[in-house]
Amino acid sequence: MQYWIIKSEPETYSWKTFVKEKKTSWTGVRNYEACNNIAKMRPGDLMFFYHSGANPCIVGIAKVAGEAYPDPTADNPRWLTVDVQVIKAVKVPVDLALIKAVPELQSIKLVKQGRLSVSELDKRQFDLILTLAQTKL
DNA sequence: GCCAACGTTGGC
DNA sequence: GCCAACGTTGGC
Repeated sequence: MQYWIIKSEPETYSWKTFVKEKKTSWTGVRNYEACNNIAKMRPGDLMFFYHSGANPCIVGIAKVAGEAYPDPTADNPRWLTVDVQVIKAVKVPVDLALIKAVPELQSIKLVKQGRLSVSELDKRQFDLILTLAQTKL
């Protein structure tokens, strides 16, 4: 089991839209490192859904719903996409400021490499964020 | 709106 | 293959 953070600007694709659709294909990743992460995803992996922009915070939990496959919106088949499915919203959104304030989370890519759209967490970090979100799976 | 961080492009 | 210039992202 692996853990991830995927992010989106709410103006582009919001958590609200995701909840309405229940499942979506995470297309449009055009960054090598992010794409590598998608390639490593396995069905059942868990992830946080993060909103960038005016109010940057983690808003929900989702899971990987299948294997990665070539992104049909890309002109090169090396770019991958994966299907992700809503699990639930977090009880309390976790602000980026709060994440940055927690020593155990200061090393995560979300903080260190803000522009990476798909990043990895270990179980400890995932559980810690769940706690901050006052949410149980 | 500004700026830092990072990726990409293109000249050499 | 290096590096400067430029574009994009995203926090503040």
